[in-house]
Amino acid sequence: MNRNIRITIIEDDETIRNGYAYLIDATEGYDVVSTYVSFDEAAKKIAADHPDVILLDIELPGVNGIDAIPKLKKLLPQCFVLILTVYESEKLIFNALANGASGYLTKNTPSAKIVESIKEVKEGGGPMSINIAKLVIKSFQKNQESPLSKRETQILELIGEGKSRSQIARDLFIDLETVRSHIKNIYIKLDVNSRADAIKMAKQNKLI
Amino acid sequence: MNRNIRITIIEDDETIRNGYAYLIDATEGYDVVSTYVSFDEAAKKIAADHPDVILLDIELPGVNGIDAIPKLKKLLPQCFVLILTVYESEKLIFNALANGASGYLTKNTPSAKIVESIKEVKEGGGPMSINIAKLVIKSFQKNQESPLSKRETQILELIGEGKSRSQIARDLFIDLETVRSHIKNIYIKLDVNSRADAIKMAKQNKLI
DNA sequence: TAATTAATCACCCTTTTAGGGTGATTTTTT
DNA sequence: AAAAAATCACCCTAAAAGGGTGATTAATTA
Repeated sequence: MNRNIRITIIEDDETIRNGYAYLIDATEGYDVVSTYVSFDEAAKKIAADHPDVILLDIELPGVNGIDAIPKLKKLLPQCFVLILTVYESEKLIFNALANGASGYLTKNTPSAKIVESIKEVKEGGGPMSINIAKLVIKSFQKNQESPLSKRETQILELIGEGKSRSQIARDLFIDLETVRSHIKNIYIKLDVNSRADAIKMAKQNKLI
Repeated sequence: MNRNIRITIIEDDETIRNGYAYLIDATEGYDVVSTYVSFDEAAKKIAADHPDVILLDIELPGVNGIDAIPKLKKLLPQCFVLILTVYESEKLIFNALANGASGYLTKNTPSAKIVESIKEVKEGGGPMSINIAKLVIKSFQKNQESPLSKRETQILELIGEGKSRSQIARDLFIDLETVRSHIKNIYIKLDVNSRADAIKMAKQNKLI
């Protein structure tokens, strides 16, 4: 039989912390095994709590939530970290995920949804608030009205992979001079004059 | 007052197509305005349907769903495309999103959830099945046990941006020779001997 | 504390690459 | 028919890349 899901909450606001703790602990199948007000507090004892899921706030005193993630994952490699915050900035989201967070919920999420997300993350899912999902999806979407032609985009992608002109020529079965010609046109269209600037421009405008 | 959400379904399997059409159309606030068996079929008439949301299958006869997305967006720039498919391959998901899809659901999604997702996408959300969300989140996560040091990772990132040794040296306020030294160590650790191979390795192993 | 790793810099060397200029030809697409 | 895209050619110079073989000084970890 499945044992209860063990949860630790790291959140500095007492009201929110106790509110979530009460709500989640009251739910069948969920145990809130510990709560902490900061990462520094948590670091000392959390390993002994062996939680399955950590609910982590971002705006914490001392070490912030984002930086806490890799440290927590080091202490508890099997544990899932679920971010629960008011922030919806793209940078924070991507940094949190890059650092090993398994999900990202905003605090306006209904508590039933939070409880559900804890289970999802435990079962290997990746819960996100819909507004977060929107940002994530947007980050994948390329600019549909690129000034570059197909071939130019293709070549710019290869430049983004660090390939030289001659490598690109070999990859595309075209002449080195043709590649040069395309790159020149790319530079004119993007108004740049180096690979680095072209890549920067391309990423800014989501051309690649 | 809000008018009903207009939906078009493009799906080649008759049973599935009619099933979804019936289910969604029966829901208060949702109108299925048209259904098509392929993009080629749809292309002729879909503009006149002016749907708000298109439910799109990937495995279609003729033009596949992925390639159909940009064409549909061109015909109906304001319209949202929601992918509904059995495929869960990373490549397909990312290509679909890159091509302009606003959400990605797998066909095992309960119909109530599909109906809800249509509304979400209409309201600017980004619905995803939880298994899809997991893949998407995983794609953001970096390898926590990189063989590279912090500085090496930092330099590899700049190489990934197409920067030259001297540019990197300027960016980091260190000597050109120090950059060289780091790059040499990166090459040794990754067992490569060119920028392109280093970037490839780094991306494969999610080091950057 | 001793040993290892990380980060810094130096100078040897050759080949490749990048970027600018200025063309042309042939497909495609509009 | 005109415009855009894709192809190739040859001029040029400076910069960059990659390999080798060192050393010194922090940090960090065993």
